[in-house]
Amino acid sequence: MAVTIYDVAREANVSMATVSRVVNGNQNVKPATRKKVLECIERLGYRPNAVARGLASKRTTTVGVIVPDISKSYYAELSRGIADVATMYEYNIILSNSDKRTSREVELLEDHLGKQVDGLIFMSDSITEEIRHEMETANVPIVLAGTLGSGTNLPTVNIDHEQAAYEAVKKLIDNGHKRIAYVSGPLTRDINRLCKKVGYERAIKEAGLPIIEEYFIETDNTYDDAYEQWRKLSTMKERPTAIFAGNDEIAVGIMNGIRDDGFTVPTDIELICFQHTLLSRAVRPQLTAIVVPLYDLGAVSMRLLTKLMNGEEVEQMEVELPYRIEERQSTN
Amino acid sequence: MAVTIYDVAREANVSMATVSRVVNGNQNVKPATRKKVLECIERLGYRPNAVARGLASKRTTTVGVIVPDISKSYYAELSRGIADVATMYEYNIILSNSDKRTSREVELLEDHLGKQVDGLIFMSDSITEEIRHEMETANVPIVLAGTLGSGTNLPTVNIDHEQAAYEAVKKLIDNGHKRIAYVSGPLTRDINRLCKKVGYERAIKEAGLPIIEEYFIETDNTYDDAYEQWRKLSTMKERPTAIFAGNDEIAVGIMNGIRDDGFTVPTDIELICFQHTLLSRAVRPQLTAIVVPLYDLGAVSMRLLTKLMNGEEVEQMEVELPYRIEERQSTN
DNA sequence: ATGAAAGCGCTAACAG
DNA sequence: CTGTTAGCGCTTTCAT
Repeated sequence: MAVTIYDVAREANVSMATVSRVVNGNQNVKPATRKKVLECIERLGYRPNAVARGLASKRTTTVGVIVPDISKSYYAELSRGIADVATMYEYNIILSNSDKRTSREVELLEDHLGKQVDGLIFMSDSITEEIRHEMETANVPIVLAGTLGSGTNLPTVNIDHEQAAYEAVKKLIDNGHKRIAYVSGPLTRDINRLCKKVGYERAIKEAGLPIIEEYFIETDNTYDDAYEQWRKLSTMKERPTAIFAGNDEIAVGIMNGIRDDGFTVPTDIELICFQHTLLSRAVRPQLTAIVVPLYDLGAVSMRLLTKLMNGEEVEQMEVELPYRIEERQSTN
Repeated sequence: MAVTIYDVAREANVSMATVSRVVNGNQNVKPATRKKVLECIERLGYRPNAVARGLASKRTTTVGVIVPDISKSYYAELSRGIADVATMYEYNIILSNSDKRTSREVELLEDHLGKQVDGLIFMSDSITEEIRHEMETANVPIVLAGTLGSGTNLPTVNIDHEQAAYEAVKKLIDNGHKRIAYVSGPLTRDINRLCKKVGYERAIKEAGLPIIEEYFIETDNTYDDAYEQWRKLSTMKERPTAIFAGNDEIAVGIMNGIRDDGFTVPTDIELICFQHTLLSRAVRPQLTAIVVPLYDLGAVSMRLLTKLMNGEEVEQMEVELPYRIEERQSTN
């Protein structure tokens, strides 16, 4: 049996209340008493039981993080931001992978809530009706990190993907391109359908260029699929001269396809993408990219959550972080 | 106030013991009663409080995972393996980053233990005396994942890095190379000092070649540093003709250095490395690499932990997973 | 098959 | 400044 607060109290000849006070840093303890108690704690190797504490205080100092897939560098980076701020505010994190399956997301929400997390950070492609409903039953704050709230009025931290996509494509247009393809991730994802694609089309239209259906390519977001999909573009009579890619993994797949066909980037084809990983900088030529502040997205989300958990007034429930476009070697 | 087991009991006209039984799937409940209880649970929206349950049962169905840095794809991949098996056995995961700082590791161990995790998976560079001591105070099983036990007799899941390094270098030797450099991560890490370097030297010696001090380059394990360090190699009169890199991020840094200097891989210089990320396959030429089964390392660790937590007899406390060398384009 | 009752280890009034 | 006393919500004997 582990040593309990009661053992310490007995050993130190004080009540458990006093022990509790010194453990919790309550000032109402005579220094001498504190010292005595601390000694006993040390001697007995007492380690407060957070579960009992959680039950008694109704705070677990634990927050849930539901993420599509932690093995994806995008979410891993974001999670690190969350974790660092969590540590700063003395919260632990329960981390679960949803694979973006709604049924799993619901399960996890239920699960985390059952574990009495003090708050929750949620990441996904989109908030389905079911999820939204589930979230309403929660009695703790939930913030969406890098995730579209779409209609929910949930607190959110994100960047303006639509505008970022617009600017990226605009840049290609300014470089004189007329035939610009967009190689996207799955359109089932709100972020691709509602943001990146819309930004792309806005830039194209604004420049008075036609929206060409064939210039839109959907991939499953993997390097390998992107590499394959390049075929579609390469065999067109009116081959695009510039490509906007949904992320750098796609961009690298495309770029390798381009080069394996004997073309050169950026001479023959210019390339720009969203940067989610080291890939953008590690490949040659390095990719001109929209740098997404993943770590900050996580950190700010967690910071927002701490405020919400503390019942602090929060002015901005929808935080929009800045991004920047870093010009490298895949554009002129 | 949330609805409790007592509310359900009252509503269903049974005792809380009975409600507890149906919630926990105990068979000693008349089907009719079970049905009635289930209805009330549904109607009231009852959600069992895992904290109270944990306190009463002394099992939290939560395991701790202490990882150096989740944003590193190496650990992210491993963690995903852990998480999937954890889900399978209905455990949640508390995930914390240690940045490999011993003081932080001790803190986290203490912290997780306080949260009453049922078990712990630990990853780091090496187990210091302090950590080992801390681990001894734990009353739950701890397994080391992808981490050298070095003398502790803790359960461990890993690959034979020494042998893998040996085979990689051997391959270079078989390809006729006499001047083979080893570009390593920090030697402060057991895995580099005690495994990879030793394997490298074993292969060199076995081939009757001299161990040349200059051919050993230490980096901080980042792409950027590796890129810089290439200078040291490039300016040597007896420039190496083959390089063994501690991981693919290093390898890519080196490779880009090589190419920016106008040399060609593998024609001028052959390259082989440990594969930790997608990088190996995404760069051109693709890197010949020792494929480390990161996901499996995590999955098997967690599986082992479940056995330990169940008090099952475990025959092998030190599991060694197979690896393979995948020949790609950076070697002939 | 079901209920009563005693904790699990701690916090949080409330007294003094 | 310190002690007493209720719980927190659930599991778990032990009876019945």
